Amino acid sequence: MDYKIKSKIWIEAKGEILLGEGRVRLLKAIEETGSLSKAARQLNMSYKKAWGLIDDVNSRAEKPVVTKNIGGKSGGGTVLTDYGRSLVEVFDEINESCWKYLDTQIKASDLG
Amino acid sequence: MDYKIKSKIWIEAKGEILLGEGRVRLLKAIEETGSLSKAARQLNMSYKKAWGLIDDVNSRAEKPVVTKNIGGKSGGGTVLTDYGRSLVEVFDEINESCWKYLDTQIKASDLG
DNA sequence: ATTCGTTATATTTACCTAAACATAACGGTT
DNA sequence: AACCGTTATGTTTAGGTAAATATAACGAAT
Repeated sequence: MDYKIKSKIWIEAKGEILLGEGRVRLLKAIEETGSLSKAARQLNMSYKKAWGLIDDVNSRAEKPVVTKNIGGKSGGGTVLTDYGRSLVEVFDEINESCWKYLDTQIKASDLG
Repeated sequence: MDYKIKSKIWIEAKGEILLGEGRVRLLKAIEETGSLSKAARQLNMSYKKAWGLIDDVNSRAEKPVVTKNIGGKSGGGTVLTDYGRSLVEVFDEINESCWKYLDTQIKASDLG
């Protein structure tokens, strides 16, 4: 049999999405580039969309996930907080462990 | 903390989706009603959409998931095969166990 | 042959969301 | 004061997907 089991996970706060795959990718790009606009370009995403996502994440999380700076020599920038980094890390860990878990489950089933 | 972790799982065959939440709901409604059109109505779904989903599932699965009858006294009907029922059962079991697993994972993390 | 509720399929319409475009505000540097 | 790349936000356009509509085919029963 070559059935495969797939999954998507996300974290909710107050019933609204806080963090999913796409937002995590964006946060990682921000960490890499130090800029929201650069991160958006890197992911082929419009700045407006990226901004909306990050604004959402930041306002929904219990503590700030990124800190932003407007203006200045380099125009400004956006960087992850320690808390933001820990969120990304936890998400990745749980996500990967979920995949592995599901693999064992389908192998143990009739379909495996 | 009241972060909650959510998930969706699906089964793929040859890289294409075979079975997800919506298709499973539809299969259950078919089992209950004995008819694709009745199942669609019950789920507030257009017949066309329901037909497309089931056609997809049936053609992608290794063995038939439903059997259809056109015409006849009652106009015909659609019923699940034993294989179809086992698919639904496995999906539900793995899905529920996945939720439980994720709960333990987030509780064990920094966010729990 | 007619009827009836079903499966099967094409076509057109409506909608909603994402993309594109435009513009303002910011503030260190020069 | 002018500049620059960034953050911030509104408005318009486009595209893709779901919904609505329409119609044909089927076959047992009457």
